[in-house]
Amino acid sequence: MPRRTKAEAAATREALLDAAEDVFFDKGVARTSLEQIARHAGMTRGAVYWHFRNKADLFHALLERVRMPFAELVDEVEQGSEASPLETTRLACHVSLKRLEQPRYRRILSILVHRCEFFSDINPLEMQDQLANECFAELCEQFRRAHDQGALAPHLTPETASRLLQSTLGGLFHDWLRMPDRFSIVTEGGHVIDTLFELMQHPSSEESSHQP
Amino acid sequence: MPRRTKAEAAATREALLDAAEDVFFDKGVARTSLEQIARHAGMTRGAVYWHFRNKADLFHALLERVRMPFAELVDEVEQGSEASPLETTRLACHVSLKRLEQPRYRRILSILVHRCEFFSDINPLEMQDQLANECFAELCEQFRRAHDQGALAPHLTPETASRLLQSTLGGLFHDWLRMPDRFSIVTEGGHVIDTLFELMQHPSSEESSHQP
DNA sequence: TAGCATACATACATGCATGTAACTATAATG
DNA sequence: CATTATAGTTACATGCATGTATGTATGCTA
Repeated sequence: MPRRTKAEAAATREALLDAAEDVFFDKGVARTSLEQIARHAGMTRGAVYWHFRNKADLFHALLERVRMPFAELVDEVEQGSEASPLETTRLACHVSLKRLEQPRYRRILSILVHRCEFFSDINPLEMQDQLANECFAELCEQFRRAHDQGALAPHLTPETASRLLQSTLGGLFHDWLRMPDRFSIVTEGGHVIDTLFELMQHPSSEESSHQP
Repeated sequence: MPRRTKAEAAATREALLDAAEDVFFDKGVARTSLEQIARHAGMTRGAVYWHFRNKADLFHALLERVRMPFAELVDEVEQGSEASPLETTRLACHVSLKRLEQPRYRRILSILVHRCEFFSDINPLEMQDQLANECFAELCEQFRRAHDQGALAPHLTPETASRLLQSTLGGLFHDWLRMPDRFSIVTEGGHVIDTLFELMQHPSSEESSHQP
């Protein structure tokens, strides 16, 4: 009984993406057939081939649902208050950690990082690289400002600080994503980040909001 | 003309593993057939099925060639000199970074992290997790000693220090492994690690071997 | 040196995933 | 209201990967 209304068609498209997210997540991208995705959405492969050209196209569409450039997080945080660049960056880190905890982000990033090898015209490494570079550029800018204000610890250049923070964030992210139930990335990861920021800031500007 | 000598058989086994490393590396595990591996080694699939039960078994054998527990690195470093726990750990980090640069390690770890989804009875995440846990336990022990000697910065617990260093190492590792030609993990990664150690150590024990 | 186990190659059967080509019914459009 | 584009389903052809079964020549052992 095909030819639904336009809204219904869009709904099945979303349903197919949801189904793909499910099946990709617990069987891996390579090991799941379009048939399985279709059946999981209560459709047939025909529906999949109607909305997407092939598996790669479907995969690409999946990722479009979770883009989160780091620069936007910073803007979002800056909107609220007029804090120092270091504090702003720290808060942006916390927001990004919080976002990771949402199932939607967690599952799709897990698919991107752990559950797909590069295949046909899709290269997950390039996508990860692109995200990482955007993040690094933004960090550099923030740390440069902090450095100009003399807020960084001695001997600490903005570039090194950026690399250090990005590495720590990335490592935290990977450790957590590998086994998300082992620890909370918001509380424990947040604590690690706070510690790093405390170490990175200039000793003079001690205003620690720590345990009593 | 089958039935080679025992040594020759062992050689073809190695050749098959080498071939698997090659093909896995540039086509991904899921997208390579046992046929391709066999042909790349100048054999047929019969040889593969003689030496290994299936692809998972072959994959598992591949990883056996690169095990490198972090604790062994520490022991190795401790062997030479009688440095402080902090300095010992720092050197162990450098050694591990240097090891990553070797093509054999780089390629196989790249296969483990980027070029295989979990499949059948092989779970790369568990393997990564196991490695990470071993590393974390060793870091904890070293930082506990450093803490007992008052060598850590104030407010820095051994557990947090361990998490921080492990995250940074892991992030560095992932960033580099994703695009190994973008930077040298030994020089630039080493610099990040050195910076972190400088920040983590107690301000009193300043003995920095830095640029003049 | 007869015979057996080894170290493969070859052949075969099966299944599954893909892509495309009809086929169909209905919503949108004029 | 007739037509057309849409939103699918079903059927079909193809190819490839796997696993196993069988063949086979050779090294080893008694």
